Amino acid sequence: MDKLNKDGLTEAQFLANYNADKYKKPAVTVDMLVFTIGNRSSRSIRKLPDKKLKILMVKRRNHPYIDQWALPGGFVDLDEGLKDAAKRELAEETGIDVDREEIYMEQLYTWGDVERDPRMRVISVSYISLVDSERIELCPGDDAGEACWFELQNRTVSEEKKIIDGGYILKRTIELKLENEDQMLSSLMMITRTVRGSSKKVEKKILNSDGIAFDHSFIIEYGLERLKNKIEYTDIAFNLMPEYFTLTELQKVYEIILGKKLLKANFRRKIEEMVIDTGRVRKYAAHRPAKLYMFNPEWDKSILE
Amino acid sequence: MDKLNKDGLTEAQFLANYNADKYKKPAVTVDMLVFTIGNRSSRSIRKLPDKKLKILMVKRRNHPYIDQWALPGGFVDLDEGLKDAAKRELAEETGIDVDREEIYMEQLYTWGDVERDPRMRVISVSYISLVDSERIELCPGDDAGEACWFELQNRTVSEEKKIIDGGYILKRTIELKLENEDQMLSSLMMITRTVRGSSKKVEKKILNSDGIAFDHSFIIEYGLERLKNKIEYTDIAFNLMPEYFTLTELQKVYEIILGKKLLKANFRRKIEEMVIDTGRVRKYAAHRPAKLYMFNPEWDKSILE
DNA sequence: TCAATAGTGTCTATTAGACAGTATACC
DNA sequence: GGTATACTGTCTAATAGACACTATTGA
Repeated sequence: MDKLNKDGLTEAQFLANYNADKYKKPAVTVDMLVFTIGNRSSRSIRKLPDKKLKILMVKRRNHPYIDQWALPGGFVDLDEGLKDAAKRELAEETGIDVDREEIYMEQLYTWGDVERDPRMRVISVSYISLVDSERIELCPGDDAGEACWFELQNRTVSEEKKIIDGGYILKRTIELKLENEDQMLSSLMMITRTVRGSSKKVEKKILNSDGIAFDHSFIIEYGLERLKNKIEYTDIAFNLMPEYFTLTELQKVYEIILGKKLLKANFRRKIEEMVIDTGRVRKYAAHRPAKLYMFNPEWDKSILE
Repeated sequence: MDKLNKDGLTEAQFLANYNADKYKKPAVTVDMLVFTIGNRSSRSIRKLPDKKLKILMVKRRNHPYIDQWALPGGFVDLDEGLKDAAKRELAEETGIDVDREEIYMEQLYTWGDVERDPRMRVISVSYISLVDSERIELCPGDDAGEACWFELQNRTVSEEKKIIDGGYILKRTIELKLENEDQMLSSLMMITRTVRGSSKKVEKKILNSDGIAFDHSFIIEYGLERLKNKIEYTDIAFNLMPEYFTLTELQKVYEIILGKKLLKANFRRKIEEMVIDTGRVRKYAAHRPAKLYMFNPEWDKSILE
């Protein structure tokens, strides 16, 4: 175990002499996508409240993108793990404590385009979190000016498919809208997918960004896509729910994320094994009370992260 | 558009004065998992060649982990994208040119444990590539000593599930084996999954590593898992195939990655729409010739990366 | 009574799994 | 003919989608 390298050094000697600053390094940040399902004010006493998918954004107080809105996040310290950094930044900027609240968190993607930050080269590792907004109180710290929930919507504005030799080019324009009582942010993105034979290329471009800092609209869009995918075959949706919930409430959450209506009977069949009947009921208003369920921790599919 | 920050600076002034070296930065590397399906020497003239899943490793020529094997990869330059860095390092260390060969490449995960590199804090962005080994010639450059394919196998050695209050703890021990003509590397890992109510935690530990550098056995294991998942619902498997192939060859690839036998009739039904009959046949030996197919570029499911 | 939601039964279409059979090369 | 692989047909089970029906509350 005392091998020498080509300079005749043992490992201990090598490490003692190692100059960590030999090369210039990029900065590393973490960004957090925090999704929740929020209530919209109810239209009638008899109807159930209207629900919306929301995302947490923080107002930038300095250049670049001053006064625009960004995902909570910041620089990674040398002595903290990536996930820990994301938790710390979230706590600093919004007051949300991932560990105390036992909040779901998953790595999303790492963004490393050379020009994504005008200050310097910045590589950003993004994470997704899902929270039950009822349980979370926002109390933005000094670090960021404000932290706010924004109602989130994305839609395909246009799509064009051109057939080329041995494949095709697909151009899709996607509009992202973030909205709350007094703000409305938006972004237009174009995703170009080139398929020729077995080779594929995806290119993304921001055509227009109104109030959303950096390349964060890409990150949000990507996170939405991931959410849409994973809700179909995992139990992540339950992280958006309170401990006890009705099946109709759960179905609403699925519908909002998937962006389409589901049939009640089929939905119930599908999630049957993921929930446990608690025996209790919730009385909303002038209609039949709904049974309250909770997540079934026995339900499981994989050991994957 | 000439907003001032709290110090009274415009964006241009702020950027001109920005000190990118205010904080210490972690180093950022990329690591490449290059998978292929390789031939094993055939046992009999009449039988089809035996196929194996292989991964590309590079021998370390310096501390730390000198003389052990690592994934191809290295430090990211300030002026190159993450994917570009991965391509460059792969080319330098193994001679494989991702762009020229139109090789499939996908971001896997970003590893950022504080202690994962004894030299300094290193964050590593990992990528998966799938190649047809017939088309690839290895010619390792100066950067790394040797680049070699290793036959890859992973198996669950033991599994233990303990029921706890409101959930369970699952401990799984996984053995990873990398083998070629003159080397045999291995690693024992333990994955502990704690589920309590709706909160889940995963912890990974390397119990024993023989010849595999850094935390690369985690990365390999994670990549294998991803491969196994994605082969079921995407077309990635075709990246492991030559342009023309028989359905039996394709099925073998699926079987190797999934680690189980498939029924021929069902397999063919499943991949029917992903392939095109070329009209040509391949004559192997003393049995019925097989039709040659190619990938159908029309087949598609999503626009996701 | 009825508006509004909660909850169930069942038919059908699609997909996945199992298995048995036929076809075709060359030794 | 025999061996080894190529390819097909069909039965069955499981899953997903559609729709119609019944149940229960308080205004």
